[in-house]
Amino acid sequence: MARPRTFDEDRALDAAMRAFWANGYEATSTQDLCEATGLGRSSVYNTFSSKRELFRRSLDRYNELMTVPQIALLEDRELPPLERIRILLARVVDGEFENRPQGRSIGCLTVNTVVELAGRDPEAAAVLERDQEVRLAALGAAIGAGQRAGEIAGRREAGELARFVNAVIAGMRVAAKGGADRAAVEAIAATAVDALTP
Amino acid sequence: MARPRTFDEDRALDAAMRAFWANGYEATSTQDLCEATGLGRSSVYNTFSSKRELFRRSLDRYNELMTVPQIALLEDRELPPLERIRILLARVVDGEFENRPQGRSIGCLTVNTVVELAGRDPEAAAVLERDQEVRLAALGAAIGAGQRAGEIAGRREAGELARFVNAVIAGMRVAAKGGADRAAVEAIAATAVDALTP
DNA sequence: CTGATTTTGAACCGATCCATCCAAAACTAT
DNA sequence: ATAGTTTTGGATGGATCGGTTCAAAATCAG
Repeated sequence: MARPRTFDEDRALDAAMRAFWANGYEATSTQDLCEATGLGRSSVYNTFSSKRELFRRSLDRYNELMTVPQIALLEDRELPPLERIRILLARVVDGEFENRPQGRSIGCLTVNTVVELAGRDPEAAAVLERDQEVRLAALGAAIGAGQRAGEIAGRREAGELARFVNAVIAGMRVAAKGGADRAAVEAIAATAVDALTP
Repeated sequence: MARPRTFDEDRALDAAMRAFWANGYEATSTQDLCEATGLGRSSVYNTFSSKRELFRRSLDRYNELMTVPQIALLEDRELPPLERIRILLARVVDGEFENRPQGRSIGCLTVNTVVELAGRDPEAAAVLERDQEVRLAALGAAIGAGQRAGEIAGRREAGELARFVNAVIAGMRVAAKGGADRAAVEAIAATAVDALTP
């Protein structure tokens, strides 16, 4: 066979993802990616083809790391549905207030990318839309279950409330990135939970 | 005296603002700015000093165009406070669903900039934070008035509810940019209003 | 009409952008 | 040990980046 790689592709992908996450697509240069991953240019291009492709894989990787556990939580039948959503929101808060390299949240790669690229990169938009549908479906299912259990207000359709919760999560992330402190973001989450209770 | 300009500085600024608004700071090149404004490079730099400075002025201009009318609405004592907020949210929806150059919303320059730059440009972050404080104050005042009138739920402080409404607005904008249709965004707004009613 | 002053367009600047190329190094299967 | 294959680092590519310079054009006061 041939010379084996001296690096781990998954670790490199994680490092690249973190770089895109912190600085966005445009502001992350290929040089930045080399430094973040510790690879040379040749290795980066040999492994990931292009900056765009590496970003696409970073998005997928992020979804795998973030959306999958969120879905698992939302489908956890051992918890009352409203409690699942409360925990989901608490995790979002935690996420925004840990790992703050420059004293500020780096937000959420999905939200960041919707804002930066959805309007002019149809491929990225499609990936994001698919991920969002999955999340909305899980949210809607949990909310529907909560409604049937009488634990969540029934005056609006589950799908609408799912959209609402999803939007509040995005709003919390924007607020945190804008400098809001932890108590302020927690209050947003708590108010959203209020809105779901009958 | 000397040769007068053949262009209107305010119109040029508006055009530049729109370019930044649609594509973000990094993705808007000085060449793009020349084409958007119709000016030559010399005129742009002679008038606005640098891309950064032009962006700063674009941010100010945007706040002037958007925040000022919103504040005026929130302080309109001829309307019941909750109605002011309902109208505010309706205007946000309208804003997201008109002027869609590529069939998608270009969002809100403030939200876009928080996401793109707040983490690594302290000057931009300061401008955004100041604008947000003004908006939160006006929102909080309207909500407080609504609470005293018994028209808005009093189980949370006005300031917290203001943060909540502000976050929902950001979430609506992200949702619209992510491809949500008008009914979906309106449902988010309606649910937020529900959360405010006693 | 002249002189002073500013705008304007085009050429130009070094730096950086993303990406490619190539030869040397490294490793494995034979 | 050798042949075959892949990785790797460094040099290099054209394009574009934000920004400057400069002379020609344009205007107004005198």
